[in-house]
Amino acid sequence: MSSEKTFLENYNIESYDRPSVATDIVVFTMRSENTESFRKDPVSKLSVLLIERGEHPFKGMWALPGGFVKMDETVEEAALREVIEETNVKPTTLVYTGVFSAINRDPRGRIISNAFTCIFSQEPKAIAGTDAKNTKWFDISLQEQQQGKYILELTSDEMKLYIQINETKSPLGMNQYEVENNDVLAFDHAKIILTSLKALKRRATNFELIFDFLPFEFTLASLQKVQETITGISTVPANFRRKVCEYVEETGNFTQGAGHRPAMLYRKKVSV
Amino acid sequence: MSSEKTFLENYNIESYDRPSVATDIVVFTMRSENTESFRKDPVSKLSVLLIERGEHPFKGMWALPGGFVKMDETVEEAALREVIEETNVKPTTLVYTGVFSAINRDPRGRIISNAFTCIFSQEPKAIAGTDAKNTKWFDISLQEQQQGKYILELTSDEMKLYIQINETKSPLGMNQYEVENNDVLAFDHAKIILTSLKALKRRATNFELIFDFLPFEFTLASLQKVQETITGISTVPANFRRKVCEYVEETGNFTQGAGHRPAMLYRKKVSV
DNA sequence: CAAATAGTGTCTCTAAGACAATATCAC
DNA sequence: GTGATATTGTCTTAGAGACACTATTTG
Repeated sequence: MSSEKTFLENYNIESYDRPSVATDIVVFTMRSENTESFRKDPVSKLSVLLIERGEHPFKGMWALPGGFVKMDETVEEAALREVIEETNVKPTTLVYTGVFSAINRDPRGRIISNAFTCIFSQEPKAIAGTDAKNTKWFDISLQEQQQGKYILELTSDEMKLYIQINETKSPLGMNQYEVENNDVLAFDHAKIILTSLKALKRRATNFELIFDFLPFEFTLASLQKVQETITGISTVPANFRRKVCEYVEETGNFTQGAGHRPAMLYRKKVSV
Repeated sequence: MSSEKTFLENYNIESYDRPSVATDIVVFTMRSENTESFRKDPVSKLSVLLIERGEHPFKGMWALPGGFVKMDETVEEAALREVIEETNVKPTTLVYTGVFSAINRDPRGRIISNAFTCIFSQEPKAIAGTDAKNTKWFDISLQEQQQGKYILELTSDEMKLYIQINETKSPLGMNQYEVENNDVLAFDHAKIILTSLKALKRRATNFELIFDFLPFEFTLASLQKVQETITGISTVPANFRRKVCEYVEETGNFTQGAGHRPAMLYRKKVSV
């Protein structure tokens, strides 16, 4: 009967064939466009950060930021490191999205990806890490044509990508996605983006994550706009205020110089 | 400029140091105890399947079923395979739970676990795969003493395990768990069970996953009992019926021989 | 009949949606 | 003043909780 110590001394994990572990990150922010009138509030859009791949595989195609998990970091740490490498800015929020492990998802070999979603409270100037790479923000919109038939639309200043994705349920009840035109984004990144966006919409409806798109102090109108932009459902300001008041508290500060009545600035309540 | 084909021919994924990938599965079922009176409906409890480890590390301690992900299977397939190996029964449902990748979570080396939750509609006779292993169902209960302070209680016919777990939020908003007494369950399995159970409670409240604990046809009373047992919140039957009717449809069949008025059998509606 | 669960009706209270009305600032 | 957003009030309706009452079966 050997001891645990002896067992571990003789255990060689290298002797087993095993997959590699990577992480991919869906980075969201709100981008606003100034409007014609100085009085009008800017229109904002939900945007996602993509990278034009400078290396094989999928060289020249658009992909999510990401990379391999190193031996001395958790997958969360790897995700955070990759985001900071790409944007040079530390994000507000990092939430877990899911695991993607289809056998042939990566032509380099067996690579399992744990995906994260990351939110920036203000658009960071995305900077390409290596010179061959190009990074760009794409406005994102999702339509469900019929039950389980999704159209993902990614729009930058230079191009517009359409991706059609079908959702089915496995016999054991798990959601499965199939990308109709999988030559638009690299790897299975369309599936990852859809998974992330669906989770974001669900949580935004529930007053989660919407605060992370805004600075520490914000107006209720801007918070409402974030929720409406993400969920695609608009409400009357009076009703939004009634519902949101349990999640926020007044700061006593006000906005200035907006060309209309100043608005109270609020912050997120620490404990709901 | 090399082609993608050439790149892939020269790419050797083996040449990088990398973690191993495992999966652990939280297997739930409802176990019912017969009551004194023939008329009374049985009392049911939420139970989780644990395995007494027959090998190092953590030999002799209780752990979740699980194992390494093989090169030719997805993590979902690995989880399903492990569950079937342990129980000899195919489960009703498999849902994803999360990734656990702390550097030192496994003394054998760097092992990342993707955890799943699995539901059986009726208690399978859990059978130990290898002779040295012992498997057992534990009734599970969770109490939140204060904000973020949890007591997990696992009760079998022979023993009772108490585990105290504290929940904190990381600066980027992710939940982190710390197990106060981590000598009760192997690895970080207490964290995995807590994560799984919290997700189950949340989803059961929302009329998700509760159907998977029952046979294809079921009474509304049994469905209500499942929801109440999981969430710990009881409701009046009349109100439960009003809410649940959008998720179920009548079969036209009835229960028999229960010592009281027969109940209509329902099934889950395919599209909600 | 007694014990137990099945199922229906309805009262109250709260929350959500719609919308009107007033407030305040920059030009 | 005009144009814009901020903020409050209130009417109506839908849903949740509580509870009473009736229905049906088996020993």
